[in-house]
This record gives sequence, C-alpha cells and structure tokens, in this order.
Amino acid sequence: MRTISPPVGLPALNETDLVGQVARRLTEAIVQGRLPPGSKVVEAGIARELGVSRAPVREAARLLEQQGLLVANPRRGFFVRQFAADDIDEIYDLRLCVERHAAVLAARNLTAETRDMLRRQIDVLHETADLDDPARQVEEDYRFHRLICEIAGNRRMLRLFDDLASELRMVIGLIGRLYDDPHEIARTHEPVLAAIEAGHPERIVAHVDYHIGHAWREVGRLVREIPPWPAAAK
Amino acid sequence: MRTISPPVGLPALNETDLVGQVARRLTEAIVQGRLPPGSKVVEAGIARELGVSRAPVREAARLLEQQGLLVANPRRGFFVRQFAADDIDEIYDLRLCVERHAAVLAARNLTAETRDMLRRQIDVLHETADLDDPARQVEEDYRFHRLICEIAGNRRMLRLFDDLASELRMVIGLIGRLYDDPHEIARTHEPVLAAIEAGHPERIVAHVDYHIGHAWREVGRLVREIPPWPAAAK
DNA sequence: CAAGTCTAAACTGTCGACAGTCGGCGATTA
DNA sequence: TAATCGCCGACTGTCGACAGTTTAGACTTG
Repeated sequence: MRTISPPVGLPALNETDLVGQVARRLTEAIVQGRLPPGSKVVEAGIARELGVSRAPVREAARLLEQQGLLVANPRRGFFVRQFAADDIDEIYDLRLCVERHAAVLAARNLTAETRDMLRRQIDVLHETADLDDPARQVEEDYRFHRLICEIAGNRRMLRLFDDLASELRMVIGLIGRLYDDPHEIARTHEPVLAAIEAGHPERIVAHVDYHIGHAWREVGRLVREIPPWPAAAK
Repeated sequence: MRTISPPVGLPALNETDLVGQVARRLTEAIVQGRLPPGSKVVEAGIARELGVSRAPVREAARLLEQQGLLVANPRRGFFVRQFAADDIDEIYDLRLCVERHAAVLAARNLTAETRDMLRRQIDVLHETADLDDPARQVEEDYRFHRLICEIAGNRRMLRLFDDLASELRMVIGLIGRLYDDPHEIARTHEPVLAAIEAGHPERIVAHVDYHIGHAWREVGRLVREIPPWPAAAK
C-alpha cells in the first residue's frame, strides 16, 4: 500500500512491526559500515529508502540509541556512534565484571541439559571456524557467552550482555576482520566450560578473565591500529 | 525567540523538549503510585492530560520502557511494570556485582577532590535523615552510590546504575516507606567510604557487600510482605 | 444461568503536513 | 583577505488524521 518504489537498493518492508524491521535494517547498515561512524542518519532519507514514514524510523533510531549504535543530538538528529579506544576498555571492563559473575551463577544452576547446550555451542564454534565468515564466527561466539548469561538466570544481566554485544558487533564488524584465529577462539572456550562444570568459583573467574581479557587486548590493539574509522562521511 | 547570546552562565535549558518533560511527568506518576503497577498507559489519555500530541508521549513511553518502568505489548499498548520478589533479587544481584567493581575502581581513581565529594554526600545523608522525607533520602542515597560509579570512570557502568536505580526508585516509592532508620542508612555508608579511602580491594568488596546486601534483604522483605501491589487498576 | 457471538467504542501503528531550528554559503564590511 | 551577517535549503519536533486491531459490552443460545 505504501512503497512507491524505493529509489536505491533495499526492497521495501511490508510485515507488521515496522519498528523492529527498520531497526534491524539500520543495524545491518551500521555494522556493515554502509553507515560509517559519525555519519548523520537522516530520518526522512531512511524512511524514503525503506518505503515507510518517519515515525517508525524515529522509534527504531531511539532503540539503536539505547543499544549504543546511535547518538542523538537534540534538534540535530541521530549520528552513527563513533568508538574510541576507551570505549573498548569500558565495554570490556563491564563485560568482564558481569560475565565473571554470570559464569559463577551459571555453574550454580548448571543442569545436564544446559551443560550439553554449552558443549554443543563449542562444537558449533569449531564448525563455524572453517567457514571463513568472521561475522558468523563472532555471532556464534556471543551465543556461547549469552547462553552462560541465560543459564545464570538474571534477565537484566542478559539484557546488559545483549547491549554490550551489540556495541561490540559494530566495532568488530567495522574492524572487518577477526582478532584471532577462529579455531584458537573456539578452543579457548573449553577451559571456561570445564571450570563451570567443575563448579570451582576461583577457577571459573580465572578462566573467564583469561578468555575475555584476551579478546579485550586483541580488539583494543586492532582499534588502536585502525583508529580513524573507515569514513566519517558527511 | 531564542535567547540572544546568554552573557555568561547556563540558562539554555531545552524547555522545548516535550519528550523529556512527558517522561518526567510519567515517572512521577508511576513512582508516586498514581499509575499503579499493571495499569494501562493510554497514549491519547496522557497526551490530552498534558496538552501535547501522542508522538512525544510515545517516545517518552519508549524511554520509560528502556528504564524498566513500563512494558510494551505490541498492539496493546504500554503497561506499568509489575515487580515481583525475583525482580528485586535480579536488580540487587546485578547492582552488587557492578558496585563492587565500581568501588574498587573508584578507590584506584580517588583524588582529594572526589574523596571530599563522597564525604560531603555522607553529610548530606545525615542531614536529610532528619527531614522525614523517604523519597529524598533514597535520592541522596543513590547520589552517593552514583558518585562512586562516576569516580570509577566507566560511563556504561554509570548508565547501568541509573537504570537499576530508576527501577528501585519505583519499587521503593511504591513501598512508600523506608526499609530502615534513615540515620542507620547514613551511617552504613561510612565504612564503605573508609574502605575506598584505604584502597584495600578485599575490604572494599566486603563493605559494599554488607551495605548493599543489607538493603537487598530489607527491600526484599518489604516486597514479600506487601506483594499484591496497591491497586492494579484497569 | 453460563457460554459463546456479534457490534461498537477505544486504541495503537502509521502516515503526511507544517512550523521552527540548524548549518552552510554567499554577500557585505572592514 | 578575513570575519560577520543574513538568507536559503534541509531536517527535526510535533501535530492531527486514518485504518486496522483489540477490548468491552450487549445480545443470543443452549
């Protein structure tokens, strides 16, 4: 009913929940770097391109703002978030703090079923490692960590993890390559799971620290290496 | 219309920010129990009552949803959040996890200036304790804890704290009374600050645990005592 | 009298329009 | 030539309207 031929690219949206769809599309565009950090997100432009009105776009933008992908300047509009090295530090610092706790709680709640889910996810990580698909690899990585948060059983913690992950997805997506050998990444999950299965809090914390600390250092290094983001167009 | 070059100072408050104002009004109404948990928030109703259109109300509602004061049911509207005992546990569990870390970081960053700010805030807590104004007391309490997060220097951690605090404000506002003697509350902040000044991580964690754990137990007890919220009208 | 059905009112999701604001660019002035 | 002013276009904030969906209530039926 709407949709009078979007000028460029993207096929129009039709299903219900436009906000969600617009949010997903925007997220894609940002993570893929089509909307580079610092660039302005013009409501009307996105709306026209997707064949919807500005209202859903606005709400979607608010959503992405909350997720940390956009920043809003009153009366000036939304801009794609720009990350600096200290953002990486903040994200990983918080992530470490939370995931340590999550892993300990997960160990406490672990059942045969949830344990198997974690094991299976590590298998998936190994399988994915052969695909040479960084985005996918990162996704499966997060799925493992997310599982731990789920098993921990604190919904707010899970949401926090999702928010942090969404920021990291963007950073890593923009970096464009993985910070390490995929198989190596997959392997370093194993001692974490082992510690959780053993249920020894100190060992859990130690292994989570090692695992996440590793990623922290590597991502931090890459961000510092390629500091001026791809193209802060417009 | 716009202020022509404000000489010095800071008058330029965006009073044209309807969304912010609506959000504040809504928050007030919720915390004061005028919009009881479970009740429906009708966009048009709020809009008419505040003399604005539905658009700003919608955006404000999304904001409160992110803060955890409202829940959105697609096609059904927004409802005032209902808290159960396990929500309290989730909030405090996360809060404890984060504030432990924040306090340790704050100790690391502590300067004479920030230390004085913390001391002064404890004084304020004592002064406020005589006012018999629970809401105010809670506010000053959070200001102390918020300061610690600020000093810790992780913006994302600060935002997380603010979100959790906003949920707790609502819960405690609805409980309608404090969970303890205000002076007692004020006093229990002192060992936390002392530990931070001493800069001894284990002691910091121990005292934060004690302090927040106390609030956790007390709030949890009250919530369990008065479980069916005031009036889930409409 | 309980359960189910149908209808009307109430609301949400979405849209297009309009006014005010912001930023850029060229003209103006020293 | 550099700095300032003012205008113009572009964009955001807000509004009222409309269509489709949900809800409440009257009405029917077993």
